[in-house]
Amino acid sequence: MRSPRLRFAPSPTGFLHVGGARTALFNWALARRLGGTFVLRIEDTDRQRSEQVYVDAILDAMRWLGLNWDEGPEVGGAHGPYFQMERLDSYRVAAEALLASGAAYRCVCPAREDADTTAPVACSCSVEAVPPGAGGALRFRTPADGHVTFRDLIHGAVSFPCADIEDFVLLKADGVPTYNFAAVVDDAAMAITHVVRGDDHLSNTPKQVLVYRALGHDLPDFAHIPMILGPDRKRLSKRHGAVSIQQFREDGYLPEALVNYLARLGWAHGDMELFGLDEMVAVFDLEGVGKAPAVFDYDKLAWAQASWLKRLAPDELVRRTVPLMAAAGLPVDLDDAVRLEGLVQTLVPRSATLPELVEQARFYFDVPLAWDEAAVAKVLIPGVEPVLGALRERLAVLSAWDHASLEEAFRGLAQDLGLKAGAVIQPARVALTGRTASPGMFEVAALLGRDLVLRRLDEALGRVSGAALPG
RNA sequence: GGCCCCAUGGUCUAGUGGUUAGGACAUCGCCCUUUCAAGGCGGUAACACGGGUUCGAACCCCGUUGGGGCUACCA
Repeated sequence: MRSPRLRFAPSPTGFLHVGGARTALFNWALARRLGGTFVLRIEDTDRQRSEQVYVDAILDAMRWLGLNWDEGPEVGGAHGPYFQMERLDSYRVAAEALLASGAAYRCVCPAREDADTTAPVACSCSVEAVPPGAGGALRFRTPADGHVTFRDLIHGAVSFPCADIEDFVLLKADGVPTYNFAAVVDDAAMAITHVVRGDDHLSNTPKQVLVYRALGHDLPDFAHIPMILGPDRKRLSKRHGAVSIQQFREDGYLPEALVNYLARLGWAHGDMELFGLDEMVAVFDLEGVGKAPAVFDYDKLAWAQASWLKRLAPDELVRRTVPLMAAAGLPVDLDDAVRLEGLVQTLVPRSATLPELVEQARFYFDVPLAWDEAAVAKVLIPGVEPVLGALRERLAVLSAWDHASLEEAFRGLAQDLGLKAGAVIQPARVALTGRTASPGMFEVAALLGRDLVLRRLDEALGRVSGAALPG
């Protein structure tokens, strides 16, 4: 039994998108589950569109998601190199073998420009031998009839009539291999045992099976996973919204949330919804993978994000948030971990993303409040001046500055004034946070500290009297 | 057009011949409540259609319809 080896083979023609990320995730998870090896290979044979920046972006996105590879770029391995453009010799050797055995032939027909042609290619080169050295492309000689049948771990037996498979190109005229050829040569050379990839490759597989056979290699197990579609049931693309991992990262999503959501797109394990990478590895299998394409749902992704925000330990959340707060210009006191964890926890249930949490954390720091003028105009009216004034007096002499004492002070004042608690709390909320919506007032006041609370109340009082001035 | 794949609520799905068809997101309502969230509870909502097979079909077979993919010297 060969040891399990799986691979993710992206082409660096763009950023890593959610579809590719999910394919990578499934390959990674299965490799880990089976105790096998996860290989990362860069398929850069499209010289026109491949770019180094994309290679870097893909590696970066993979690492951010937590999908580490055992062999591949930057880590090396016994089956390298892991860039196809550095493996040209191996394709040439394989090509010569196919040419020698008659499984392939040279073709000097002009390359087709469009893909709309309805008729299969009719290449006369296949009958008239092209002299060696004449250049041109190398085509595979597909059997005229019969079927190519192979077993797919997700779809079962799949069969294609050879008559519908054209004599596809193996090597382009410039000597660079095409996808269907390079992938086979590499997967065989890298001893890949399970080829897990998108459904869009199912129709390419018979061609690859033909090449495997012509080369005398054993077939790997194939598993074609369903594609990810947009709400309009068309292939998911930029016009549907954010699709690159990089974009989600910039938008403040947690890698855990993205991975979790992607895992549940096309795969299920009973009724479980929340999975960490380690939890997924423990139970991942191809049997849980469905066959039908899945529509990407941004709402459910948001839910996964919220769930993970709550799932992460407070100190971990602080660790990830502090850099963002510092970048936002907030005076973060790293020594006061208790306070940071406390304020972060009040914000978590009210934030969809990390940047949003940071934005909301602003009032907790000793920086000018971002006043919601509409809130000020509506709540900080002349009538509340005596209320806030009285509140200031009580808080100034409050013996203990904690949640319970503060609650007692607020409620006691309301009662003494014959008001409902909200009549004291709401003005205080606007005074202390600048807005009408915030975490619980007693927690806010406790976290703010007496000094800041009194100063903010003074500032609010100033605003109230200012508003009371005629004109 | 040809070939291939697919088909459970709006969305992601569980289900593998006998279930009141389960869960999650979204949605609606109620509760909680100092605001906003979060949370708790409850509701609406699905087996695409038509034939078979079977004592019995969401599950098996055929067809129809619908959707997706491939059909490049892209991957």
